[in-house]
Amino acid sequence: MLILQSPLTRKLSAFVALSDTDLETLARFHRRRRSFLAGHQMIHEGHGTQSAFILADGWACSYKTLPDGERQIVDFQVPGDFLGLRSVLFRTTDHSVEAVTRIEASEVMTSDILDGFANAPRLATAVLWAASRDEAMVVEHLVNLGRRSAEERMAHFLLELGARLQLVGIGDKTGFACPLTQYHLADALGLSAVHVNRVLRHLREEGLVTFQKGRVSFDDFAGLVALSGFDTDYLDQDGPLLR
Amino acid sequence: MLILQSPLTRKLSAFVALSDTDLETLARFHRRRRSFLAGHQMIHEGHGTQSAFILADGWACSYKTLPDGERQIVDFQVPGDFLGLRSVLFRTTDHSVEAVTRIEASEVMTSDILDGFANAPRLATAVLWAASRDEAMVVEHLVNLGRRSAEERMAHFLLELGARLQLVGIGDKTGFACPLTQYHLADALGLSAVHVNRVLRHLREEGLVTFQKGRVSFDDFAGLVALSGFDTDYLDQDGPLLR
DNA sequence: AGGCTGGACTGATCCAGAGCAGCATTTCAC
DNA sequence: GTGAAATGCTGCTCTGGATCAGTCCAGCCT
Repeated sequence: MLILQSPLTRKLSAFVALSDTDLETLARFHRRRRSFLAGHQMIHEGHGTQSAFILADGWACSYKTLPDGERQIVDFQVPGDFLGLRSVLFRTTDHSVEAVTRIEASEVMTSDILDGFANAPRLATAVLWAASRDEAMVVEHLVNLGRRSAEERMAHFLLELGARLQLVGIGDKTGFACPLTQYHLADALGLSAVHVNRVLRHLREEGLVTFQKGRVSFDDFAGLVALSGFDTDYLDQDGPLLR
Repeated sequence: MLILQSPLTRKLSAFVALSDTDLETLARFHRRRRSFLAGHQMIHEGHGTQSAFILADGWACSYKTLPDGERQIVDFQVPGDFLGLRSVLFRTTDHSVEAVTRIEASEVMTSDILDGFANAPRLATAVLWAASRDEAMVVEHLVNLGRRSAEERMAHFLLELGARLQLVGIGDKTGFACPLTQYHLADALGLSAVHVNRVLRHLREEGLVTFQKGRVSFDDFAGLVALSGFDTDYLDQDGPLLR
């Protein structure tokens, strides 16, 4: 065992059996450790970057800003997730990333990634798989915004977060610690903060979920799944076919 | 000149200078020509597939279906676009694809793609670039649903379609031929068909766009851009950095 | 020619969710 | 410890867009 298992290693290992070479290469991605204060804007929309980050601890969110100042959060990143992987391969980013809490992350340079992929092809497919999973999540968020009511949206969102966190060993069936404010939820779900509050209260009163004091508790997991039509298929896709 | 320039070639060439080898490999992708009737479901959510398609003529749409039967259209595909590229690399698809009109397409097998990428690396990056652009469009649709009003959404959507079609030589600044029904628009924009109709009428009365008889005419292009906050950045990103 | 179908269009009604304004509580800076 | 921000919570009003329940028109088929 080279290093203490990182959340990313844990996540990838759940889907692809990584060889020792893969694990060593992955460990090399974790050399430059950096930390950021809560609220720090890590990636700027429209700017070019030469590095991506692997989130080790803390939460971030990626979002786009509209001319009128409003923002739409596209996704949250939790430990084990990549930040700005796509912006490394392309010259400019189409979205920004901001630290929600204080963050510990590993900075990975473009060259590290390309070299790493060259000598650890299995790792490359694993990372591609993770990227594809992120994309599937964005599509699911699109469906969420387009076709579900505020309560269904919220339920679906919390269940998805729960499933993602469980994979990296944070939280379990009963719930998880969650540093998001109701403003974050509003920006992600396309609702007003006031309405988020009401929806949360209603779900709590119905005995479905409780989101208070930085903790989400699933009071009636099956009920939530039924309400939101949550289906983990898009999260649990089989690993890549690519040899 | 090997073959008549396909829409895909045209699109990729606008961003990456393709070599003769690239062009030959690309031409080999076009060997199996197939056609489908309007309304045919080409890719089924949850099923595995061993082939993708390159759209040569006609329109398609990719969508997800909810338990209650409603659907959310994620994106439309126009000539030059790939269908199901991701489902080739991964075992199952998370969405379905349906032909909107009668379609002419080239079927590409997984092996063709992988072999092709191996001996034409520049082509590989070009295709990756196209895939990344598709992803950026999905993100933009997310913002559209989450933060824009019905009219802004419609304006933004029509402008995006116009820009995409222009790139493959269909339509120009003044407008384009569009086979979509108002039901398609409703399913894509998260609105009811009735409301789509009202929004279109209003935009027409304001002298902004006219969508009638299968044709979209931009009556006041600048006005539409201003209304929707349309910014082509996410469509015009520079080509890939990957060598 | 008559009947049928699919899409465009309209008006009336209803409700989910926005916006605003105000208050309570916690957290933090100094 | 005290004032100032954040953050959470609530009641009220108002509106954007959904839903229902149709009409109208242009191809189709037979």
